[in-house]
Amino acid sequence: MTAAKPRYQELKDYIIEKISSGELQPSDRVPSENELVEAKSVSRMTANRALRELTDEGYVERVAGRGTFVSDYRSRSDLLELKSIADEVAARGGRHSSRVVRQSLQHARGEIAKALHVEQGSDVFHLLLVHSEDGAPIQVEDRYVLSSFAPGCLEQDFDRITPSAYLTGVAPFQEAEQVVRASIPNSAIRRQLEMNDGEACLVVMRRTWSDGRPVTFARLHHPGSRYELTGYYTPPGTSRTAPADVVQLENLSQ
Amino acid sequence: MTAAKPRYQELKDYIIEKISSGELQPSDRVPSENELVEAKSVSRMTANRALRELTDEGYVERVAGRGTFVSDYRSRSDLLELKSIADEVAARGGRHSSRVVRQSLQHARGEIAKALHVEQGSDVFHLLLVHSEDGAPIQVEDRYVLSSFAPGCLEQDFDRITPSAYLTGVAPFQEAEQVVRASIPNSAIRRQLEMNDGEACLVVMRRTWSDGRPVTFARLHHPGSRYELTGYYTPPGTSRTAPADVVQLENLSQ
DNA sequence: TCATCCAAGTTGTATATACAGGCTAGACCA
DNA sequence: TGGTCTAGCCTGTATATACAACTTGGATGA
Repeated sequence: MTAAKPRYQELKDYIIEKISSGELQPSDRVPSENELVEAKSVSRMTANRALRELTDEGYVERVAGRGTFVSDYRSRSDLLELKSIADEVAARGGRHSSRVVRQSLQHARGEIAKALHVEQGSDVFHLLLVHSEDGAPIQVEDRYVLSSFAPGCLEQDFDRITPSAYLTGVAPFQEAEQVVRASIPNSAIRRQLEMNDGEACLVVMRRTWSDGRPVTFARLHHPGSRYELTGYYTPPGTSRTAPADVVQLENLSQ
Repeated sequence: MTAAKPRYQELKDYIIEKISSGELQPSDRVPSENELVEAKSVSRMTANRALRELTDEGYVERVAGRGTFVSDYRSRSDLLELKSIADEVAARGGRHSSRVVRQSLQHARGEIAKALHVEQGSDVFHLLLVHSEDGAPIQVEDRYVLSSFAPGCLEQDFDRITPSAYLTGVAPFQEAEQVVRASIPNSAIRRQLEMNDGEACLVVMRRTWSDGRPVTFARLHHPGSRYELTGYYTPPGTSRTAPADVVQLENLSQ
């Protein structure tokens, strides 16, 4: 059952566990190679490989002569990173707030049941929230959650913690699909987002997997005039250095 | 000047060169670790590291007992991969066609000059194309190209080869920024895309860098009802196995 | 002829060792 | 006091060696 893990992988898991449990905070010092050699009875090359791969994967940063340190989560991947809307707003220096419109148990209808791989009519949690930045609504989050995945979903205070943050806490997600499209939203969403007539809406549909099954599905509606998705891409094998001067492309939209 | 490269990096460059020059085609066999040991006078561990990193970066695939093989480019990254619209259409089994609306040299106005890092009024190429899938317009490509980057831009027949494919041939791009937003397009674009009133438009603004400078900037307009961007995400350190059953999320849009 | 087995080549991992170079705290000296 | 220097720790790389597991083709035998 338990596939024999390579020792470098055990070491990686050991460090990742310390990071994701919060025992090691960003910029904290990670055990050095030699410390791992003593503590875990491995050779230095094995410890080196573990730490080197964690570096490639963005978990830690290494400085020759000083040591290895937990990297700041925010600096990881800017590309389609599935960060919560709250972090996104905070990163811009804005003030995030959210309002819960609906938080209920309901029967999964056709499309939702299909997306979550449950029988028609099964119980799923339904969350509907409006997120705002400095008071202006910026996202309507229409989310369905597998009830068996997060049984405490109805008791959560989602004014305080975003569903995304809560769900990530229940279990780390492993895979996500995302579809982005533009549409003209219906009047309910239009009203929630305080949108003008003739304004378009950027819709992100996101389904998240954990432990091999889909656990949550969300439609995220954003007002076209106040929201955009940014991405940054480098082909495999090239350095990840961002261009020194990144012009704000937003100014270029017509 | 020439920073002393690590030997594993020299090996990687050596293999990458063989791949990008076409000497090694997808699914071709790459020299084994032991062959590299002999040919390049390195230790097997060094050859192993080079090939292992090329695996992580998607260049090659390795099978214990068989060997190392150049991986098929198309299987690399499905996430925000900057594939050309023609490939995208072809992958769906559709028939791609395009019509050149404008192909001219013109003076860079404010925003364009800023995006391409050139003086106001400098000459840049301007391309305007309409791409169609099975006869239905699916993208308006409004592109500006640094004239010094691709001097032959006006002579190209862009009905035959897409600007994206042509430019990639001139020099491989190295970095790209991309901003996605929803908007209601102006009437000209509306007409080109044969869009209904009240239909939204997904706009991708993409700036591509080569050799440290921006070389082309494009606005790609897509009709909201006929186009979507898909993405797939796995956090660092987890396997890249796609969920076995990927429901078409498109059906879920409202 | 057909099935089986095995040797050789390949990748995957692990270890011990070595040297180079970066960084820092504390010793040392003027 | 203030500057300099160095010992010690750290990462980065490179090598030689070893064993395990997988794959394939050819030898072997029924």
